[in-house]
Amino acid sequence: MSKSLRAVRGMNDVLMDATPTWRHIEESVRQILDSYLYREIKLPILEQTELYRRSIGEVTDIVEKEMYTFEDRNGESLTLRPEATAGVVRAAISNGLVHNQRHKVWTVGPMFRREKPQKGRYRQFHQIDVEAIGYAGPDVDVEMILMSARLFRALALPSIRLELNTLGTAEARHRYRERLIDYFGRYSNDLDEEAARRLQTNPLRILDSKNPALADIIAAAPSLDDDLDDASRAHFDTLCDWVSAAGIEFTVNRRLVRGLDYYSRTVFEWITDQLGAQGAVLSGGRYDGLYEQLGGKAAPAIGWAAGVERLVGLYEACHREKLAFQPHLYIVAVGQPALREAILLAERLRESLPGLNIDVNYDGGSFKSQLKRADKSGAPWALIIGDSELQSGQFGLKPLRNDDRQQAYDESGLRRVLGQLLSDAATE
RNA sequence: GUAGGCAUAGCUUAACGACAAAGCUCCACGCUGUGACCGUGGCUGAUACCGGUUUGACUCCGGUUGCUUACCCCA
Repeated sequence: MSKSLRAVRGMNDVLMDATPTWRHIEESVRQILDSYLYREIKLPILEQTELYRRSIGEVTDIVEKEMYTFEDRNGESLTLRPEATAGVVRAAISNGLVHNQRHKVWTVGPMFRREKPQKGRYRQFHQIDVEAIGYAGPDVDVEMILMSARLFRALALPSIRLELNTLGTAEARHRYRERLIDYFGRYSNDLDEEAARRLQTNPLRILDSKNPALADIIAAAPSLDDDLDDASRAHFDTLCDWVSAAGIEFTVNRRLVRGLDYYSRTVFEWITDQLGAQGAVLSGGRYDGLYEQLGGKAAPAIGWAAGVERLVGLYEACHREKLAFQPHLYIVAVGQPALREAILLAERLRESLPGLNIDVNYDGGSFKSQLKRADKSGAPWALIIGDSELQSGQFGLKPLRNDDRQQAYDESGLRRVLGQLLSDAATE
């Protein structure tokens, strides 16, 4: 095996066995987002580095040490997108979508962060990203949460829970930040290295620390509640009330902060314990100040992102049966003239029955070995073409899931039976 | 960046310091025409790499690389 040819660390090949699950998830997402009238957009995976520095925040882990940044041939600094929201905001500003307009959009694709790979965390990973631009909420906040709950229901993923919090306005957060610096500063001798560094840069992040030695100090830390403005409080109360009314269970987690600096007011996170240490499957929040911060017209907005690899992992953890891509019909052709007819017949069937997936055996071999392959293909039916079928024009259709022998149909009979099969499969 | 575990055939795993094995997959055959189960046969490896100890190393020791899990952070 060649040593020089291998995939880049943390960047995975998603092979044939896995793609049916990916497709199922993507199709479920598409269907649900359609039902809420969110429109798909497609954005570049490269942006100017400046965009991420200004949106995510200079002192976040992402910007400090995780971005794939390089110089273009003309000297411009470019970065592979580490998340989607900044790109959506940039696109909305670039295309004038925030001038007396509101938009609900979504996009999906690869993101890149140079972290140490582990279960559920890769250097190239995929996110589904949904954004409501120009909506002040809290009604749309509720909608965001309900649609994500709907997604988990559609995919039958029960082992997941919702946490909510509010971060208040930027001003409230600023006041709170000052109080935290004051509070944690009094314990500066007890803080670990990480916390001490964050004390100056991003004290809210200290609340995220899992160091048991700090647990008591963190537990007694001041709460954002005291700095919360009335409008944010009302916003959050309505949100909680409406989400409850919709029958969605959640817990309020005052420590839920999110790792990107642009969030304000609503933040939420769907968490599972099925994926090792990487529990966050889908999370999001409101970012009312970001448009202005990036030089656009001020616009309230909220969004969420889901990790596709994590959804896939959770799906596999929750479902015993593996999804597979199988043909509806497998054609067994004995002999060269039969193969010719098989190819032509398959074309006619695909033409008249869109959605019918037909596998034709091109490998030759004895009748028996072909039938074996037909069985292994997973197809419910085998179509048998040999000399006698060519002469009679009657094709042999054999069920593969029981011992029944083949039945003879002419081509129109075949179309009828296969059409029935297709509609049965669709209602399953 | 820090720490642990792992590395043998396409896959999963055996082999006390002395023959490199098995199962699965794949292919063929079992009277060119009724499959799955079954039977018989076949294909497949510098035991990750480099060095050391030893009469002898897949096995012990050192290093390298890779993978993986966890800390951290996050989707």
